[in-house]
Amino acid sequence: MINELNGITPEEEQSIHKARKRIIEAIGKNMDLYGITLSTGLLYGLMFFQNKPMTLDEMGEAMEMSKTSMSTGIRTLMDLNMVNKVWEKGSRKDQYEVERDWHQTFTDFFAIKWRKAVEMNLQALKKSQVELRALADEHPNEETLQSYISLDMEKINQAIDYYLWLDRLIDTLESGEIFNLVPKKPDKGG
Amino acid sequence: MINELNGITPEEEQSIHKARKRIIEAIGKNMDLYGITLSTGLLYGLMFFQNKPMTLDEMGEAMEMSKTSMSTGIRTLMDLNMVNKVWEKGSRKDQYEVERDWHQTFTDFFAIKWRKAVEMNLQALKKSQVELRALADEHPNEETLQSYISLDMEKINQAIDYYLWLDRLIDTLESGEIFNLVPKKPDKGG
DNA sequence: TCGTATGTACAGAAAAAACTTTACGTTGTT
DNA sequence: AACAACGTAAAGTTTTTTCTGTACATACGA
Repeated sequence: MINELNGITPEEEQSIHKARKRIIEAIGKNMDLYGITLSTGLLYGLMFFQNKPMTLDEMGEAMEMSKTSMSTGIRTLMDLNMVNKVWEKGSRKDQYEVERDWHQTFTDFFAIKWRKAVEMNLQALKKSQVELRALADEHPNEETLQSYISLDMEKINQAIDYYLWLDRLIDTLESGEIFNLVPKKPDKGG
Repeated sequence: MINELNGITPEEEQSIHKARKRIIEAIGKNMDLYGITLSTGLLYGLMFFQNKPMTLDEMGEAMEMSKTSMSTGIRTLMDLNMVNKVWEKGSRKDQYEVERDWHQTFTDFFAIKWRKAVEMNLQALKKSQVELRALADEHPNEETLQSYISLDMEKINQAIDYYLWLDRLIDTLESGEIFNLVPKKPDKGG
């Protein structure tokens, strides 16, 4: 573990370290909700408590892992806008720091991952919808076929409605409108 | 693949199968957002197009997988309220069907998984917060220690604020209040 | 009460993912 | 222009996860 805690007693350092570790492990573990592996989650936790940007070498040393792993971990985190690359003058090494605005991180996650899923699913649903509609039109008098298709179509329509709603929810998150609906600071009083 | 499509031509059956398959694969793949494996996602997709509850044996045959795998997959889906067990009279076998209300499925996911993460993280944050506060109180005159602690405390406080917000957002989802804020049916007109 | 069907725990096999080492292309410095 | 440092691609290893087969506990029916 890289140690930037100087000028305090070992016991004090140990106490701080312990307090941090508890948080790092909790956060790291729960980042699987973001599709992030435990190791990368712990890396994120490490960076969270860092007071200045880190290089890949520093991360590797602190995590006791290879620089390559740090590189891939950082890329994962960057793809989710959870860490940012910082341009430090005079250093050839890339420097990274965590995005401190977690509300933003949360909404970005939806804007990135969930949006993509919604789009993919909507596309598949609509394409199949068109195909089934065409199939139904080709055989208007085949009762059995018509009933099968209409069962599937109803399911597809329900799914599309849901994804359109989800798309609007993601709009609300991405635009920040959500913070008008659910304020960052709780409403006072009753 | 279990075939409940009778009374239509093989070509028609093939067309329906193709339309379904596209959707099943899209949905199955994107269910990793729910922490669900591709296989289990495909199982879910299969059940989605089923018009009656399925038994584990039927699933195994349709998926060409062992019944044991179906059992574990179904349990995962049940834990997320994505499928329900149905009590069919006269059959000794358990029967399952997908939850058709996907809005509910979505909000349940947050109420189950995200809520748990929020609680775990808040607990860790608060416990460390207390510890650090105590440490600071023990050594009021150690300037270096105080500055270290106050840096950590600020990060912790920000994190707590975020999780409290997220907790309220999850409240909004779990209670269904979200559907007043972001209606299921889009607002008409401009 | 016994027998049989059913779901799942458990152990092992197969597949997938994570991690490391090595090698290489790129970039910035001398 | 040559060199050195850096980040990452690629290949191989280790670890983890998923999947299967077997065994077992439970519950229902005869």
